[in-house]
This record gives sequence, structure tokens and C-alpha cells, in this order.
Amino acid sequence: MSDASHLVPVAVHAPVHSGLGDLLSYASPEPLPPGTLVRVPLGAREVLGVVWDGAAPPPAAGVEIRAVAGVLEGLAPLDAHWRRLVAFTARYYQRSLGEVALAALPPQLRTLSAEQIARRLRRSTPAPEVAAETIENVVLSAEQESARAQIASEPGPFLLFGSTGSGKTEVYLRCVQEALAAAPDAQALVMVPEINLTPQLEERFRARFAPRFGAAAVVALHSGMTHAQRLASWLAAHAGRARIVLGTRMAVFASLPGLRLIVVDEEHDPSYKQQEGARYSARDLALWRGRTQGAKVILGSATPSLESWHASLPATPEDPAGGRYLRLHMPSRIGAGALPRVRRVDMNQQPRRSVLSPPLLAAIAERVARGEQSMLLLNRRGYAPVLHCADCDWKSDCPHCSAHQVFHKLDRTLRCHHCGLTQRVPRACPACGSLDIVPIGRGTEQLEEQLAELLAPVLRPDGTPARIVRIDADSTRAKGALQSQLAQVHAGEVDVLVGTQMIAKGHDFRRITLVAAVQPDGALFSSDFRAPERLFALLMQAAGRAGRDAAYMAVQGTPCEMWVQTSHPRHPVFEALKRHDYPAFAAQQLQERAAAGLPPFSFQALVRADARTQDVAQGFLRAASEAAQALPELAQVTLYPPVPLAIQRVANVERAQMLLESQHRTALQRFLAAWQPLLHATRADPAHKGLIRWLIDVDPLAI
DNA sequence: AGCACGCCGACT
DNA sequence: GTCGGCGTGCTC
Repeated sequence: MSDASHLVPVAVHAPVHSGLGDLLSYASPEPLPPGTLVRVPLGAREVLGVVWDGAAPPPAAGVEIRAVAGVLEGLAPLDAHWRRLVAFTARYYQRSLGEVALAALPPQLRTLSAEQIARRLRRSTPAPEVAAETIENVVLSAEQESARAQIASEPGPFLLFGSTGSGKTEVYLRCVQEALAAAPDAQALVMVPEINLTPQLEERFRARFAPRFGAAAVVALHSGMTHAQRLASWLAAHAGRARIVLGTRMAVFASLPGLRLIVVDEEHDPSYKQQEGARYSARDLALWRGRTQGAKVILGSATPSLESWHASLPATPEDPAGGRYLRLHMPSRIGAGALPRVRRVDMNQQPRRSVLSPPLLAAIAERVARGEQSMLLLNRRGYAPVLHCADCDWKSDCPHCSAHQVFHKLDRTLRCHHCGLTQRVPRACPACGSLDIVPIGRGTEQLEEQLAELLAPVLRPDGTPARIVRIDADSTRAKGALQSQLAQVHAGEVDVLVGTQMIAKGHDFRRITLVAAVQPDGALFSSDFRAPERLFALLMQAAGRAGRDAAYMAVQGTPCEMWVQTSHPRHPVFEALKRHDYPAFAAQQLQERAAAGLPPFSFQALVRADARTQDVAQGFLRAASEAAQALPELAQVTLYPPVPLAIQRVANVERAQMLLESQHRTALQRFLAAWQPLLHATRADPAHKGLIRWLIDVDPLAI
């Protein structure tokens, strides 16, 4: 036995409710510096751990200290910046240190042996061949140049407010270029909301930077990669070999010792908020990380989140929260046509029950006849959201969830989009045997089908019939399906594109001259106060898909159009959309938020409880709420009563939640920290035996 | 989180 | 008779 005389604190993957403390103590013959990756025995298994800062905590009574099983040699310890980011995340989002730390590391680090990892470290990734782009050829517009110059000279953070097609990516490329030129070990992190968007961005960055730094200097980091690829990218970033990391929200936790610049593209996108485990916002963490690690942060969007917009307004005595971000405005589109004209169709004036109003249909037919492309958005997959029996009022309710099963006509199934239950469509009503069961409402499948019928008499310029393609989560399930469907659209093999919001994001469709929102009204009167903001962003983004190629538009001579079918044409969302006026929309929304005391004028958290019955779930929340009354930290926090979630039951689990609100972020933070032990104690009380789980969501996106 | 231990239903 | 369902308990 070696002389294991040093005690080291180690973070391991144990959740906050495990009863283990944040850090466990292990013995080591050598003192181990913080950030060292180690394998340690934990119960019957051996797990990965990270040596943490400070003194090893004294173990609980009767616990015998075990020795560190091994050190991952050859890996530099994770630096203090990374550890501080992890510690902040754990504290802010109310999770254990180890849970955040280990979730932030590539999964293979946990399973591979030290020798295997050492081998991966030695093996440098072969660089893919790329077509080099000559940097000198790209000339910035005046707006781009002004943004670049301000980013170069000011500390930030920056809100790059540029309309779709204004050339934000070129500004990112320049800023990255300058950040990397500042030091030989400088690194940049560029985040995008969707996995789908990383390949095109990766290509662009590689073309620009491979000639100078080698193709291996650009790596991607997202959950669509294999574990081996993720490990390779992570190691390259950790070792400093990778100079640019492109990724989704998880990339905010990459080990980047030389980090100088963080770009958060489409910063308003809800995908930046993690929805399980530690529910962090990668955008917010990027700002924190940039500030503490001395890296500049650029948030980019054509429709910023109201939080970011608010922070970029000038500070006033009444509202001192402004002025925290420097806003850089790029209103002009580059190499793209003018923003499309917005046309609202008042559905009150249209024939009842028509999916596509006659004027919209005529406009699409016209485009088809001219050989131009159209894009139709309908945010509902399947054929119809519910089946209904006209005789006995039966509905296709999911037996396990408080939701309807969606009718999918193509494969004759009823599918619950919440628990995944899939059944064959019944021929007759399961309740009364009537044959009169009909679909209610519409989804993308139905839109595709009806469009095919309605466009049957319309011919393309070459005399062939219109070609329609549907792109949604169902049509793109197979690997590579999305890419091939998009390629079809780009190649001009498609006349009308039907899809969910997945087609509105990021993809450049250069030949689309008409975009239509078929049924956007649902979001107007939603109980979710962020629904209008999301709708506006989606419609602006969709509008931006149209007419991106000015040269093409000039040849066509057709003005681009964005159509909106609505029963509320005068709604402020559509009025602002018509003028492409985000600032006016934001001002109106912020006024409403301020009046109602909603974010960004207050700070929120949710506590959710899951149980077999609603009674147990709410009972737990009520008890936790009562326990909170004893805390002095409750003073500046409002605790609302427990309510069932909008979709109350999913997979036979009843869900309830409780909203917390405060005018002060720190007050809410202090309260949550003080409250958490009481939540654990409440959970342990036999009175709440049926509780399945509880969780805290800080800064929730939907309430 | 994992993984053990432990106590009740349908199968080789 | 066993294989295996997942409920509670423990891990420095």
C-alpha cells in the first residue's frame, strides 16, 4: 500500500438529490491540482471525477475514505475559468457541482480507460480537404465595417441587430479572424441554435480559416456527432489545437483555455435553453463566461429576445437596466432583394373551413406557373390533430396523456406526440361503432394533400405538374433525409415547400418568392406571455427566407411576398410584421411586460413536481411552500400556488408546478439556495411518498 | 445517477 | 421451482 496521505475534493456525477454532498473526499499519494481528471471508486463502481478547488470536506460519520483509483495522465487539468463556469452554473441553476461538471465533459471520457484516451490524444485528426476562400476578396459593407470596428474597439457585450441577409455571418468571420490574430493561442466559440445549421456554418468557417490555420483548427461540438467525434473535438479544443469551436448550446462548456471571443447566433432562439438536467441558458452562460474569462461576446439576431433588446436600450432613470449591451444595427440586406411585402388575408372574409384562402391559392398558382418557389408554414405535423366521432363525441384522446392522439394518414396511425404511443387508426368509432369518424383541424400532411388537389390544374412553365414536398420531423426521420430534401429545393426540383417551423430556420432558399403562414393565430392568445415574441420571430425569420438572391429576383421581376392568414389582421404582431419593424414590436411588448411585471422586469423560477396523482404532486408543492414561509429570504420573493401543467398528464404521470417571482435576481437566487434543503426534507417526508421527482427551472422559457 | 438488495407475477 | 419487474437505499 502506498502512502495515501493527501486528501483531495472530487466532483462526481451524483445529482443534488442523491444525499451526497457536492464534493467527495478521496485519498491520494500525491497532491492533485484542481481540474485534474481522476477515476475514483464510488460504491460498487469506478467513476470519472474532477478534482476541485479548496479543502477536501470531512466525510459523513462512519464513511471510510477510499483512494483515487487513477489519474488521466496526459490531460492538462481543466483550468480555473472552466471550473468557475461549472461552479456558477451549478449554483445558479440549483444543481450539484458534479452533475454539471460531468455533463459538461464528453461522454467517452467517462467510459474510456486512461490508455485509450492517451491514444486518442496522440492521434491527431486528419484534416479534410477544403476549397480555400481568399479573404482579401470579401469587402465589408459600411454597416458591416462599422459593426466590426466597434466590436474591435469596445468591450461589449454586443447585440448585433441585423435583418436576415444583412451579412451577420461575415461580421462574425471578421471578428473571429481578428480575435485569433491577437494571440497565437487565441480561441473563438461560435454557437448556433440547431444541429442542422452547423454543417453549413462549419463549411464557411473552414473555407475561411483552413488556409491560415489548417483544417483541424475548426471543430464542431453538438449532440448529433458520434461520441468518438465529440471526444476528438473536445480534446482538440482543450489542448488548444482547435482555434474555433462551432456548436450548439452544449459547446458553451467546452474547455477553451485561450477563449477570446464568443458568438451566439440567433440569440433569441429557445433552443439555447436546455430543457432537462441542469436547465441552463447557453446564451446567458456565454455572457457570464465572456465577462469572467475576458472574452468578447457577440449576440446576433434579426429579432432579439426581449431580454437582450431591453439590455441594449439606453439606460434611463426609470429603467436603469438598459445600456448593458452595445447595440450594432445592420438594417440593409446584402446581395438580397428588398424585404418581402407582407399581405394579410382576413380569414373572416374567406369561405369557412378553407385551409388555403382563394387569394393565397391564386398567388401560389401564379408562382408555380412562372416557375418560382413558394413555402408554406404550418406548425402541426400529421394529418389532423384529432379524430372525432360525430355520433357519440368520442375523440382520439391518448390513454396515457391529457392530449389528443394525432391522426397520421400516411401510415394510418394515431400517434401521441407526448408519450409516443402509436396505434392503428380504427375503422369505426371505438366507443359507439359509428363509421362517421372525421379528422378535425389540419396538419402538414393534410396541407400537402389538399395542395396537390388544388394545384392539379396548374402547370409549370414546361407544362409539367407542380411538385410539392413536405419537410417536418416525420419526413426527415431517416438519417440524411433533411439534407436531401433541402438539396431538392435548392436544385429547383420543388415548386411548393410545405413544412413546420423547421424550414423557417436558417436555410437559405434563394429562389423562394412567396412565404405563407397558414394558421399562425394559435400563438396570439396563448397563455404563454412569450408566445407573441416567438411568433413574431418565426414570421420575421420566415419572411427573411424569401427573396434572398437579388440577382435572381431582378431576373424574375417579381416582388417577394409574405402571406399571413389570420382572423385578427389588425393584431399588433401582424401590424409590426407588415412594416418589418422589430423595434416597434419590441417597444409594445416591453411596455406590456413592464405593466404586468413580467420578465425582463422580473425574474422567475419554476418548481415542478411529478407524481402518479395530481394530489400528491400539488401536495408536495404546497408543503414545500409552507416550509418556505419560515425563511427570511422569502421577503422579496412571491410564491404562487401550485397549478397543473398545461398538459397535465404525460405517460400517466401527473405534473404540477409552482411559479416564483422576484424583482431582484439575487433575491430569487438567495431564496432558492436557502429553500433547496427544505425541498429535500419535504421530499423525504413519508407524507409525500408517491412523488416521482421534483425539479427547479430557473429563468424558465414557458410557464 | 448507477447499482445493489429485496420482495411478488408468468415462464423455461 | 427460477427469471425479472422496479421500489428503497447507499455511495467519500
